[in-house]
Amino acid sequence: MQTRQRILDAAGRGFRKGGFGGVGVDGLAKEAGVTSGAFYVHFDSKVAAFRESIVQGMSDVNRAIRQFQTEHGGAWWPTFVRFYLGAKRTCDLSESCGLQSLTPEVARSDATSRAAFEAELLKVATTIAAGPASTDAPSDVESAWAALATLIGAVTLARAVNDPTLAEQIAAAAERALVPSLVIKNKTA
Amino acid sequence: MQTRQRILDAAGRGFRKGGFGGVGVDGLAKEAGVTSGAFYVHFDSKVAAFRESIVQGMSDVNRAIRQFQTEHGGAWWPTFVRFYLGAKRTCDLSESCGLQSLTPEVARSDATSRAAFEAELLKVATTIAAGPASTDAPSDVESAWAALATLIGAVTLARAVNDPTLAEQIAAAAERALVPSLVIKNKTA
DNA sequence: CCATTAGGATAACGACCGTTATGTAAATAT
DNA sequence: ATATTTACATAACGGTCGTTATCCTAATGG
Repeated sequence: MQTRQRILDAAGRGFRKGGFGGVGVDGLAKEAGVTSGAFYVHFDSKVAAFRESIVQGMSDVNRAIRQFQTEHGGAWWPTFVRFYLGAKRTCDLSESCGLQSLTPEVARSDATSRAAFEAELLKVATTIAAGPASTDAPSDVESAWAALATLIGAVTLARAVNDPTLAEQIAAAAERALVPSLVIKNKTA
Repeated sequence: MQTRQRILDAAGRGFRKGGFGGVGVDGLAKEAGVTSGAFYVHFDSKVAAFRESIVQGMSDVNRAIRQFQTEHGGAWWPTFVRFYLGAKRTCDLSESCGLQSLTPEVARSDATSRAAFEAELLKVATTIAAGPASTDAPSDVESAWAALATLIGAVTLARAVNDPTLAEQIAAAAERALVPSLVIKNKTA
């Protein structure tokens, strides 16, 4: 029963790194330490595994955000933004945030996958909006959408450029836009 | 000599719609009305065509922005944002903005492709920052990065959800974040 | 008028694609 | 103890992958 989870984890990493078309069933199975025969014991097709990877990746995002909210309380938003635009931006693409690296693949996918993605995405936006009061944190779903867009757009841009310095400038610009209080602090200091 | 351009156009559409791994050389050639033999007359490899598609797509973005700046002057930014989050968000993925649909593929690609992308991306940010004064328009490269991130992130999210109403909510949230004057106007009205 | 070249079609290469069928060994159920 | 099911591996299916080699045709240059 843990074989299925190993395959799902391998699928999450593979789809993040190569996109849906950039990795095959054999490759995913090999990454999980099994063969393609075992893959089809647990998943009906490649797209079925892709859909499950989406749900898994998005619920991971949801869980991570909730953890920031409970661990950092009133400072959860600046802390989360800094983490997302820092460590989570520079880590290996296969371990990157599913909301950032899988969403473009969902846009290319079928309606069923998009529906599964949409349900999980709504939870993320709700979690952000319903989080504890925090400096500059989005307090409604509307502003959560804008903040999410800036977050994943910035990481995508930063990951696509070659110069690490430029990547950090992009991340810093997004951070100042998402946590304007930081800018004021720096100005008055 | 126009065959090469037809292949390049087909490559731009194919990579936008399917990603780098989602379309083959034969598919691109067929879309251009030729065979794979003709493809390799004009391009050394599939990745070479991908790199040229990136440059082409990004310079198209640059040209479009400059056109908005000269045609709409002091209103270029709200007009551009509305267009980008409206018509350019709902059009077919194969005709979508390269900055939105190709950037994630660049993040998965090699250093050479990222370098080519980076050079064109810098031009776009510079063009935005150096544009004519316009309501809420980014006036420096720093704020241009944040605005670009919000734009492409919002379109990516909106394209990945199934419900058109939700997609429009995401786009509207991004528009209000990028053109805050619109919100004030609606509030006072 | 002939030689050279360029653009493109056709066909083939081994490799991999997603998927299915079959084999098999262990676990479970009867 | 035997029958059934489960979880894999193995192998094969037709098809497509990116790329190269070969051939043909049309234009160009002498």
